[in-house]
Amino acid sequence: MLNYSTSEENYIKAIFHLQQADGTVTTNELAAELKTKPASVTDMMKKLKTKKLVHYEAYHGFRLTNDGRKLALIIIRRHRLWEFFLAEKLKFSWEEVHAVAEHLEHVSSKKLIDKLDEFLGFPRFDPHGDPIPDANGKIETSKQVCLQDLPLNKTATVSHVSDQSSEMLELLGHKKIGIGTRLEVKRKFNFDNSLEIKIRQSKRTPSEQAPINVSEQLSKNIFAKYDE
Amino acid sequence: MLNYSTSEENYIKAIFHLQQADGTVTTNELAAELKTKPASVTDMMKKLKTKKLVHYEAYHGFRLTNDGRKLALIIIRRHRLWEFFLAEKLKFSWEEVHAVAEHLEHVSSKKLIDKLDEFLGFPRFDPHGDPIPDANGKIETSKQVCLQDLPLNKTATVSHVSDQSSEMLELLGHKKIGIGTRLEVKRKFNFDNSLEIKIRQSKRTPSEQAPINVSEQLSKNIFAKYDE
DNA sequence: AAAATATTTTAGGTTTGCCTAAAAATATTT
DNA sequence: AAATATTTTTAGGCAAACCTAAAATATTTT
Repeated sequence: MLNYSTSEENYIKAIFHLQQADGTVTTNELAAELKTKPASVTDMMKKLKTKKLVHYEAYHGFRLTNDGRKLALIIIRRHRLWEFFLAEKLKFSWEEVHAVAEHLEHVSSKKLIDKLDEFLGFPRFDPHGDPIPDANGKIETSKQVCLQDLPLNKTATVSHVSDQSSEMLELLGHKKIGIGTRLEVKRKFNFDNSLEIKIRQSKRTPSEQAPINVSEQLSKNIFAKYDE
Repeated sequence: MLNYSTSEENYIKAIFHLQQADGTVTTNELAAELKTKPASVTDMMKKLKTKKLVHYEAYHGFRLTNDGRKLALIIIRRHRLWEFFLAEKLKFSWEEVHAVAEHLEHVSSKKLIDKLDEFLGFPRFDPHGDPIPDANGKIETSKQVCLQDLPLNKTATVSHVSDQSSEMLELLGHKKIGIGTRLEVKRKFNFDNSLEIKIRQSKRTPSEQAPINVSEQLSKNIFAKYDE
């Protein structure tokens, strides 16, 4: 397998994430995501096209080829395994792991990553609740749904939080919501799209929980998966 | 603390190692060590001089400043801790750790390295027997001596092997010599400078060991420290 | 559908780190 | 100490990855 620069890898990863939502990705979107300028994106897209990692026609956006997708999954696998390592073994906090993993993910030894995976006991989710692709690039797909989209009275488990500002974490901490929290949406108020949710303690609950109110802004940043 | 490029870090590390032996380092030496061209070395020396990491006057070689030395020790610390991690936790073999650590050493989070150090139990030597600088840059100095220079009948512990070609490792394996082996030089033959050594089993030895012959070439690549 | 606006690409420039070839400085021989 | 050889530096270029400003294309509004 060929070797790619840190920059190329960052582009591939960003396109992967953006096209989850969009289908095809635009120059401006990608420039914003990578905090770079549109002209730089165009430069790189030409390069990635000659390397057959993206489909790209001038003025018509781009999406990953099969090879591009494979590469993205390799990088995401590295990133999430390092995040797991940092949190689990080195006791980094949830918020700290991402920045360090951004650097570690570009060390490209396959053997390193596979041995790390084994050392960690083949974890299936990173500390943010995102699934870790396996050595063949297979990734758990059970789709996450934003709290806004959960049907009423269906219990689900919080699996992802997009915004990770300290303000957000403060609020989540206060409401006692985190990755793995099981909850149900009880009511939805159309006036401001706020939700009333109930947290389901995993162990038997000593006292019944009071319902919690979640604003639209907050709910849009919390994702959950349906329980089986 | 400032941030340095991978290239700058590699130069600093190489100068550190070369000046252990030489005192001051020359352009050609460094170019050979880094597999680059003398002209590139001159370019970089100018840059490192403006960053106050090396003392450098055109045509007169260079050596690290205090800041350069500090930086070198940080990089060596990273490198050796990762080597220890790879060997001890991920079960990489002795020969494999170096190449991977060459990449990991450039991830520059101080917190990462200090937490890794703690996770590993503050190891004092890497898998090659080289000492690991502590978080303050202190490094064990108890000087290593090449087998040729060991006095007769003084037991010492093998602490370093310079050449790590597969041929060398094959020979060492055969003679059952490795890092940590305790031994004594019994005789020295002036004709070809070969040595007759005796290996001291650490546990009680079932049968007395036969003395082993070591050629001059081999002995020059094996370093040991006197036992206390 | 033409005009106005927004997006994307091109053209040309910068920095980093490398290169080759030629010039300058130093070291070694004779 | 002059001639020769070696080492080091300078000069000028190249590729990667970024940038700004201007031109080309697409989209939206009127």
